[in-house]
Formats: sequence, C-alpha cells, structure tokens
Amino acid sequence: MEDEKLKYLSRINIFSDLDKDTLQKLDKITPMVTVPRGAVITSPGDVDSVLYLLKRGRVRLYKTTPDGSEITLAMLGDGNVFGATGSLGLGNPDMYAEAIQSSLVCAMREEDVASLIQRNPAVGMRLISLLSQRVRELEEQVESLSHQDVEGRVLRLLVHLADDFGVADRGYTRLDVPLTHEEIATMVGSTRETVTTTLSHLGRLGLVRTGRREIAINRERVTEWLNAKSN
DNA sequence: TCATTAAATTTCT
DNA sequence: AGAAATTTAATGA
Repeated sequence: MEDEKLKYLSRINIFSDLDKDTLQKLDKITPMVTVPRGAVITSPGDVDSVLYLLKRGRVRLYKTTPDGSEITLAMLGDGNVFGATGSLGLGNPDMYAEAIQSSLVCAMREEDVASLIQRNPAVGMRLISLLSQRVRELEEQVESLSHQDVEGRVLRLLVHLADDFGVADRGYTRLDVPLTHEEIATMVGSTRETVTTTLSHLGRLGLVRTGRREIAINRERVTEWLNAKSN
C-alpha cells in the first residue's frame, strides 16, 4: 500500500534521482487526489502557487482568447508537472489545467519545491529539461502554425503526440490519449469540422486510423509524407 | 484552402 | 432518452 504510493512518486520525472528516504518524506507532505475526467485543476486567479505532480493520467494545459475560444498549449502525461506560476514561473498564471481523463494528482507547495531543489540539484536539472522540452514543442507549434496548412499541422501534431503517448497497435502507433476533434482543433488553430474532414482524408490515404476519441498513425508514411510536402 | 453555418448521424452514458 | 462526438454538405471569403 505505502509502497504503491512511493512507486508513483518515484515515477514523477523530476524526482527520479531521489532516494527512498527522501521520497517517503515527500509522500507525507503531498496528499494524493483522484480527479475525474473534465475536471479543471487550475484556472486563472488561483490563490496559492503550488506545483502539481501528475502521477497518472492526462492533463491538458490551455488558455482562452477574448472571444471565448481555447488554445491548447500542452498535453501532459504520467510523471509530468504543472502549475507553480509563482516564483518558479513555470508557465503563466492565466492558464487552465484540465484532466482529460481520470487522473491521479498531488500538490506540493512552492516553498517545498524550492528547498527540495536546494538539497537535491538533480531535481532542478530534471525540471529544466522538462521545461525545455515544453518550450521546444511550443516553438515547433508556432513554426507549424505560421507556414503549414491544416493537414500539415495536424500531421506534425500527431507525430509529436506519438512521441509522448504512442503505443504499438496492429502495425500502427496508437496515441494513448483520448482526444476529440474539437481538442485537436484547439492545438492546430483550426475548427472541429475541418479537423474531421482532414482526418478522414488522411485515413483514406492510409496515413492514420481513427475511431471515436482514438487515433493511430503510420509513422513511416506520415514522416515520408511530411518530407515530401515541405520540399 | 478553410471558416462558417446548418443539419444529420453515430455512439456514449 | 439525452448528451457528446463525429460526419457531411453548401456557401463565401
């Protein structure tokens, strides 16, 4: 029972270098909560700044535009972290975090994160590399938005999601993250309807396989297709 | 090429 | 049944 909880903690990416003793202490100050699908974990105007540890599940980070539409900035999986918009400056405060599937989350006060990093610099290094990955992805997203059509943007996104969530499935790489066409649209700057037609077109080409809240891609063909397209 | 509008259809709870 | 997700089609910028 206790061991189970510790396993989860050690699977948090930034904690993977910590010894059992330290993990045990952390466990005591980070109560674990299950959040249902659709629940918003953080939203703009949150009072205290805490770092959320995503032990198991899928969380979508997004913000809203003045006209009410959403822009998705990141999709997080097991072991990732979010929140901490105070002194750590991990992202900006006007952001929402929504569990897109039932998730196991725990919260850690920012002061505790800071002192932990002072004692264990490896945690800081891990945090930096996690953030770097997120920045790199955002850069690619911007680049894609500015010079690719919807089809290209969707394909680039699917390849990226395959890197993070891909599992082998009957010759394809299935994305182990439940996405609606609507959500995909908020990641590629398009609309639900256009995403639908784009995906079914890609399906006819044999590049992807789709189901309700499920997408699989043929990595080889997709990368091949993307290369042919940009040249 | 793609957003918008409108409407139908399929699949979940 | 009702809600949510997906699909199709027509139109105009």
